[in-house]
Amino acid sequence: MRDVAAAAGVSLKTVSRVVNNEPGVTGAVRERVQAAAERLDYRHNLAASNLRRSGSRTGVIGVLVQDVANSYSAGLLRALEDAMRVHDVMLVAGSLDETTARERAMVTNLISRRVDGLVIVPASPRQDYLEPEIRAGLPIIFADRAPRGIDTDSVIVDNALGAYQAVDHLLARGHRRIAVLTDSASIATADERVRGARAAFAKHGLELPGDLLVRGHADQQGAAATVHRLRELPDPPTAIFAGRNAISKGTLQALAERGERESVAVVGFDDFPMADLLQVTVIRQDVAKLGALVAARLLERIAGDTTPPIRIVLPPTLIPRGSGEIPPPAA
Amino acid sequence: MRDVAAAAGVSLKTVSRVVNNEPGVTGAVRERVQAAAERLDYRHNLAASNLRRSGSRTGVIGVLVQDVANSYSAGLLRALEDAMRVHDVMLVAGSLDETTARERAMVTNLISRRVDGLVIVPASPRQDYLEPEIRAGLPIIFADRAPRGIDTDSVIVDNALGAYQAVDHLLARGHRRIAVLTDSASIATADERVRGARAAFAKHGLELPGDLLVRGHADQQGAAATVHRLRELPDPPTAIFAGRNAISKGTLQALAERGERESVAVVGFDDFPMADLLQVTVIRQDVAKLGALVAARLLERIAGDTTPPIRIVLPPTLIPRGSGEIPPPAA
DNA sequence: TTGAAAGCGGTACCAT
DNA sequence: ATGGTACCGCTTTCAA
Repeated sequence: MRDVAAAAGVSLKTVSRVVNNEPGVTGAVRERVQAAAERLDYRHNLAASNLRRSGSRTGVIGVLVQDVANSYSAGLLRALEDAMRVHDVMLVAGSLDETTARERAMVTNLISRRVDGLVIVPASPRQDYLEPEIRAGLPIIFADRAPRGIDTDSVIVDNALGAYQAVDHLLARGHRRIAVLTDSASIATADERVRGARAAFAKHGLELPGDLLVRGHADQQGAAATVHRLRELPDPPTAIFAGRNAISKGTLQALAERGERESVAVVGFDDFPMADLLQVTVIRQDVAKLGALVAARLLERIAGDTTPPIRIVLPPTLIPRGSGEIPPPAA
Repeated sequence: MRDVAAAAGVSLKTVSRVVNNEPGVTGAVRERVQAAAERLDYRHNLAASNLRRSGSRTGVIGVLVQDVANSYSAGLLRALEDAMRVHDVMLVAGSLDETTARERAMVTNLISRRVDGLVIVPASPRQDYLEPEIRAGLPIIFADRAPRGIDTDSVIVDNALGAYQAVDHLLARGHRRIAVLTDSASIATADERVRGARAAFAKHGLELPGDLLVRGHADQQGAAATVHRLRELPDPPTAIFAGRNAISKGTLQALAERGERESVAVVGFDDFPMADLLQVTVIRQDVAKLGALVAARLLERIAGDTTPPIRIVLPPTLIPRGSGEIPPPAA
């Protein structure tokens, strides 16, 4: 910038004015500066610029999701991007893979980068470590999962309700041997889904069969293995509630391998690509809406809103597509 | 930082040493400084830090893809993230949606943020506007699509070969009325795929039926509409080569609606989630490998490598899953 | 309308 | 082992 000033024969400040499109510069001078900048391949340095600027914003927010390659996370990312773009805010994204350490590390990193805000789909059991940041006024919104140990804005999905809907849907069609497959019990969301499933059984005066509740599925392969095992039981499940994206896929894979796609009912939590073509009944969370709400709240916070934290809970929807409407085999 | 220094009763420089884990500080002093930093909720400012640092790196790279919500883009993003994480580099990601303007805007923005490097899946027809940056030594790697009007590192997929494989696969099974559906002709990749398709016909001494080559599909719905239209022709296609992810989906959707999933052959370019369960034959690009190669090259460049640009071309693979092996109806 | 000087949060260099 | 001071690239404040 100094070079540009010298080349244009003006002061530093004038160049700064031109670069930032500030008033107070004659047309002629402005053009001379722009020409010099062009000639010297000058590139404005935003970091330095923000350093001195008063209520400076970096124009970047941090977004920590489970896995950017997962369709749900990717959809959330995209919704956030679209909402933030109109405000000229970019996203730095990170995949947590359900690891607490990574969440902590990335949050620390993002904070040292002075992001304008944080969107977190938490992987850690508690987030009280964020207390100082909140107090310092850093806008943080939790998405998809509620924060623990701290009071912050959050936009989440009613997991228990979704699971309730799914299992109730199956019970209403006569199923009793319903398997419930979820991910690691350390993930709060999984617990809520189990709770919802139990509630559905309770409503019908029944209980979730203990041998059919299997937790701790890390990936598609694990879920597939479980389905194979359960279907070999003397009294196998006639329906399966898959508590997550990847688990649904593993379930379908296993059933396809066994040639049981048409005979075993399946309802999955989370919609996923091609689920419609595969005729899979799912509990859909409206990611676009979730993202939009998160972005809106974040923008308000960034704009200076200091009202008490808000919790928004979105109801999921059951989308019947066939797999969840398969009746139990005639007794 | 000044406050921390005051609180700990040491100089600024000493605090700096402690924060950066530099040697030359006694254990006692170090602890005193850390305690003060903790107490004051001190947060290191990376932007300011990098300002003075010599060969400073920001630890951020920009990644511009088509659409972060698209499984292919998301997979690339994830592969890059994994490779860069071990070097403590974060990703700021953006979706271009095939718009030239957005590409330019985001590149400009990222440069003013002084990213350490750029990974671009170009949406613009030419990228010579990047010439000054390249000259200035900014590492830029093109992924998936070759750069135009500029000589830079690139890791791309052999699109013509993939299309050739797909169409040859169908021709070998007796199909002659093969529809070729691609996206906008302004996208170089699409052209190459058409070229590959023509080459396959040529090999068999045939020509691609002009009425069955349909370009310009923007999304799944458009592709579905085209399939419906083509199948209503007096001499409809017996096989379809879908030139992209979304087009494959639209094709499957339309065929499913028509109850023709079992009778019309389909080969798609790009693998996609659940394609295996849907038994769709595809031309697979190894995104993980692509991402790993891109990351490796980028890291070399960031480390100071100034050798001439490298072009890597990955061969895609045909994955037969059923849909591409459907024979034409007996004449 | 334009410029000079101070300072943002930190690091480099050289003393002490 | 620690501190002083210049300085990174730019904006702010205030004077010209």
